[in-house]
Amino acid sequence: MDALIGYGELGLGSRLKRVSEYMMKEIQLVYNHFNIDFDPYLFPLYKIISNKNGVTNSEIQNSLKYTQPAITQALNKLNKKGLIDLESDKLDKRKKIIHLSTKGEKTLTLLKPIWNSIDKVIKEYTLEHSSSLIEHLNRLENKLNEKSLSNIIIEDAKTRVRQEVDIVSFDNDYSQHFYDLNVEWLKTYFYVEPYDEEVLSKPEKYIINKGGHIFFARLNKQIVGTVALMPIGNVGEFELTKMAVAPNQRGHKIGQKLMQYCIDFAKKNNIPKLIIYSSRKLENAIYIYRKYGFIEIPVEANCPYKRCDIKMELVV
Amino acid sequence: MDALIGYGELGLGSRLKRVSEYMMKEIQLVYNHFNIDFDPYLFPLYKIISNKNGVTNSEIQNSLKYTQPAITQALNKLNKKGLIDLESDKLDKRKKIIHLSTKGEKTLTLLKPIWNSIDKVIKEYTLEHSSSLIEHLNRLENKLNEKSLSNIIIEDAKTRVRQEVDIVSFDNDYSQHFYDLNVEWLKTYFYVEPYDEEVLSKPEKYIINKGGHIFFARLNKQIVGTVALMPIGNVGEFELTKMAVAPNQRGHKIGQKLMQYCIDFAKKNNIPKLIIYSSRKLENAIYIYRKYGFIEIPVEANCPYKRCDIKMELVV
DNA sequence: CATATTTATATAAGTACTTATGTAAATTTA
DNA sequence: TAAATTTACATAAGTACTTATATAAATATG
Repeated sequence: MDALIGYGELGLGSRLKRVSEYMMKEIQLVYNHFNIDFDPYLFPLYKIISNKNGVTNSEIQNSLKYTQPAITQALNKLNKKGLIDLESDKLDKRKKIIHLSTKGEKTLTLLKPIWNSIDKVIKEYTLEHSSSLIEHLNRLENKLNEKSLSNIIIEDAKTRVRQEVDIVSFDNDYSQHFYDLNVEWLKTYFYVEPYDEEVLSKPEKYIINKGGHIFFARLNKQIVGTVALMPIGNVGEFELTKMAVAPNQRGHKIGQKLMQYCIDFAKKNNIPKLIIYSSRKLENAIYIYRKYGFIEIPVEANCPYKRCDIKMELVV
Repeated sequence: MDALIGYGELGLGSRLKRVSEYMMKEIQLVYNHFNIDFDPYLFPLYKIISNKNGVTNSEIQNSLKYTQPAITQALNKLNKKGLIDLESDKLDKRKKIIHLSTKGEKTLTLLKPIWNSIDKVIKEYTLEHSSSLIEHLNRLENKLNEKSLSNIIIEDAKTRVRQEVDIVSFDNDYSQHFYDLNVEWLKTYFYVEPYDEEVLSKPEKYIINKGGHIFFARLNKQIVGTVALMPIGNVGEFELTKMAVAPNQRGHKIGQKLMQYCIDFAKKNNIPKLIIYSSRKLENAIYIYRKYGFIEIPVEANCPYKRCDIKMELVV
């Protein structure tokens, strides 16, 4: 059936190519899954740029042993994606010095945990004794056929990110993130009402100063999610609201981590009841709320949000 | 220096690609060296076509697991090179049945010993114990850096071909080969004189029937070289002439094998002296003649060939 | 110091694939 | 048995490289 395997060492070149292409394609799926605009073939280049502080085309050439046009073209790609900045050398005007851009640094923090997962998973697949290269490739291809590399890497990356996420309290430095994360979310699922705009742009005034709390999920110093607890009508009760997770970090259960943090916070601070106003449209979210013990209760007539058609509570 | 090696399992995809590309390029050099119009990437396809008797595009797809356009394009390439014949299926007019052409079969006999050498050499490089795929690749790349794969394969293929070549006597079936091999050679180095044309097209009349001998070097049933012994003036003496080797088999020392055969033949048949008329232009040939014991003697005024400017003899 | 050579990067075109789509023949289904 | 679907192959365009060549700046050479 699989002719290449039958050709043994003679077909080694084609074999290596096939395995390589399979791996590259699977890793592309991983990047796609986490909404990271990156290509596997750019990895060696990107790693060099991020390791050294300012590097030139020809230095990369020497490290990677690709041809010069290959490097130039890959750099063009990175530039198009906005991941690098090119600045021409003051002393030698032929040279262009390459740095990661701000976006590039940001992307790097997204890539790092994924790279760790790739390394770990591929080690699991390939750290094995064998008596010839072909034998090794046979075993590897068998394993790859059993279960897709991408799914396993994705699973690993998710738990890795989950572990690396920590929760921090409100700080004025983070207020822009609070706005951005929530507005992004609102724009995707509903639209931004004038009242949202007002509250989100002045969280200190509308939430903190009224006795509320805002928490942020942080991954490698990057803010990737947020949630707020706002005191409401009945004394002691809080509304759990303004929860949002960055699009390229969804799927890492960061929302659930924020939720758990709020519940723990409520227990510690003797908050008797948490309330959530939501929309039935958000099935996945409702599912999570129930999972954490929230139960549905009737929505009052004068619900604070137009988009709200469900109210839930958790007796802490 | 070599960044990819430093990345370990994380750079495995790029690593595999690099090794694959290196091997393909080296194997291309081997084909080029033997003047075989063939590309390494065509190997899996070609092997399938030559193994099965009549195969279709989609059957190849299933065996190789490339995409259909990849197969179609590779088949077009083989067709352009004249290595395959396409014939449309009588029962299912959508199908095209693929066979090796006559030229394709001929090329296959040239390829087979090379494939054997590739298999052997790559086995030598890769049949080795190691505890991970990366370790295998590190060792392989170290070895590849030490000495080029292509040269080793070429050396192995040469001795392989030499061993597989046998010498056979004249047969009328081979007279066309006698003509083709010699004319090709003459056209390359000199030009075909009318007398050459006459003798080469009627070897039986001009050589065999005059008490001469013609020998052929045969590789896998394919005639790849020839030489003649013609009786000349002094009784018992023979001229060693009409030696030619197929262009894509040069470098295998087939000429030397023919030479040795002639000398052995002379000894066995009590031929006292062999004469060679040649041209100083053919330095390599002269070198070989000396190596086999021929010594230079004065050229007579009425030399039989215009191109002749050196005469050599071997006292058997 | 002008000229030749080398170095750093860019551009162009070719290659061996890919994905997306087209077309014609065969097969299934209504 | 006509219409819909599937199969077999072809064509087009894109991609990540390659080789070949161009261009401009820096350096070596006479």
